Amino acid sequence: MDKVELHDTLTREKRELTPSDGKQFRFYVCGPTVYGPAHIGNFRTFVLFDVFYRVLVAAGLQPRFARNITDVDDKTIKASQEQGLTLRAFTDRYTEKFHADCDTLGLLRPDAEPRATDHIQEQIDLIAVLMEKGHAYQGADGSVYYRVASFPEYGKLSHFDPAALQTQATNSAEALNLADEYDRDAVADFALWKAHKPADGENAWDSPWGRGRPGWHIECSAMSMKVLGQTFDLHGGGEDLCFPHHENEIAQSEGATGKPFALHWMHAVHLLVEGKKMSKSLGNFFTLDDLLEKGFAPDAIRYLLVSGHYRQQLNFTLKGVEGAASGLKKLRKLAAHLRVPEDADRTAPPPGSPTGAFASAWAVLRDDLNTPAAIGELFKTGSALLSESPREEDRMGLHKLLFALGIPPVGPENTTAETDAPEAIRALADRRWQAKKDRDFTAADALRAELTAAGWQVLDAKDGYTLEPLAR
RNA sequence: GGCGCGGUAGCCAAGUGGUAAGGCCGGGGACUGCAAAUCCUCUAUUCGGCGGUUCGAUUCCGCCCCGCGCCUCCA
Repeated sequence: MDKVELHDTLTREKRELTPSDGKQFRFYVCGPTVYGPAHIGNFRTFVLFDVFYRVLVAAGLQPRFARNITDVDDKTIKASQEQGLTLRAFTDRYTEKFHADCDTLGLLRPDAEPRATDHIQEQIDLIAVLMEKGHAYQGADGSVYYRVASFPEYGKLSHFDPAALQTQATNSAEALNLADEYDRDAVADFALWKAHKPADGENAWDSPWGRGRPGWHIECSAMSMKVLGQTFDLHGGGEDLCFPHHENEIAQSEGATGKPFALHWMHAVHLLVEGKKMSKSLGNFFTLDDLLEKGFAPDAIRYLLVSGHYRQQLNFTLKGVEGAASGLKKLRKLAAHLRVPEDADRTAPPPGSPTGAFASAWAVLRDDLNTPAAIGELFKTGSALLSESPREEDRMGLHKLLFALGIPPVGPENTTAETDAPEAIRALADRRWQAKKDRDFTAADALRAELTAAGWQVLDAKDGYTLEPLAR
């Protein structure tokens, strides 16, 4: 078992990861809310946790990985109604889309993928325990709320002072004005069970507190504990989830069980697109399909997402994806030279296998998941190996790294789309080929210029040529 | 205001108290009639600014400037 260290949001220290049950390393990642196709920012998070999972596998920590699907909330309900679909039919559609996108980006499937609406009873049971223990109460509106004041450790993850949170909230003019209308005892209290509203339509379930639906945070507490146990090794998600979502999960779970919930917390920092926070109005809001339509290869997109450290903002740019494709090509040459198996990105070499010249890359990857440093090491050691005859230990080492990063050692055979050139272009190209065969290079060059002007590039081979549309 | 992160070559991005990884782009060269591809090679006396600690700081401390995140349901 190789040592893996990771920064912990809770303690703000780097800590070694070990399975607390001595067998499997159990971890949970907050998955997508399936109300539409996920965007590239979502995928940064999911790709990073995929790499994390892979590193654990390759290190021999035998991970058990759970990632949920959130299929009930304001957005899913609203969008399903707008499309005239049941919540289930609607969320099924985008769950499938999410799976397809994950496959495209080479993500390994989690060991468990619980859905919120499949675990309503577990959530109700958990809320009932919180009611019994005095951590929850039913408000005047019929909704059930968590009493934050009942959990003294509230704020320990995000390092917020609960008192300050209260003060702050009540200090805002809006909160003051509305204070009397609150159904909660304190503004920091959050909903565990939401009483049915007309806007929810059919999307309601029976509970001891009347019809309604679960609050957002409770699903992750209920499902993670069901799938992984009351105490498990690590919980992760995007940085935005640290507060309040994860803080609330801790309050709910530890309030109910009296035991530690997740032992280690990991948060992935959001990316920037073209230097700005993604937003539809800025036109830098990309789904995976948007990028594929622009002609970018999925593995280049993945490579770029992995080329930044997970605790560092990453600036995702279109130019960057192009550059990523160039870098990938080099790595693949190295993989071919070392005869790494073609499925190296999908099949892990045995844990403990030799890493040879790639030991340093493997080491930095296990040191707080330093993917950019690992890629750097890959190139550094790799270029030296290119001129030597391949060694088995290096082959194993590169295999391990490519698996951990999820980089396929072989690219798609036809990276450039098979675009058929129009007849007129073909004719021009044929004339140029003839001119070239006649060694009339002046005419050949003139024809090449014409083709270039028309947006086509001629690539010569020994006994023929191919036409490619010029890049964007 | 509270908590936190960052400012390293044209771009992306590691890193260390001991004198700046790597990738992309670009330049030069080889090869090719040209182009593409490929190969070789070059590109930060310097790490936002100013002080301090130190034999020595990009790395530690202080202040300042700039950018960013979270502060109630956005990965």
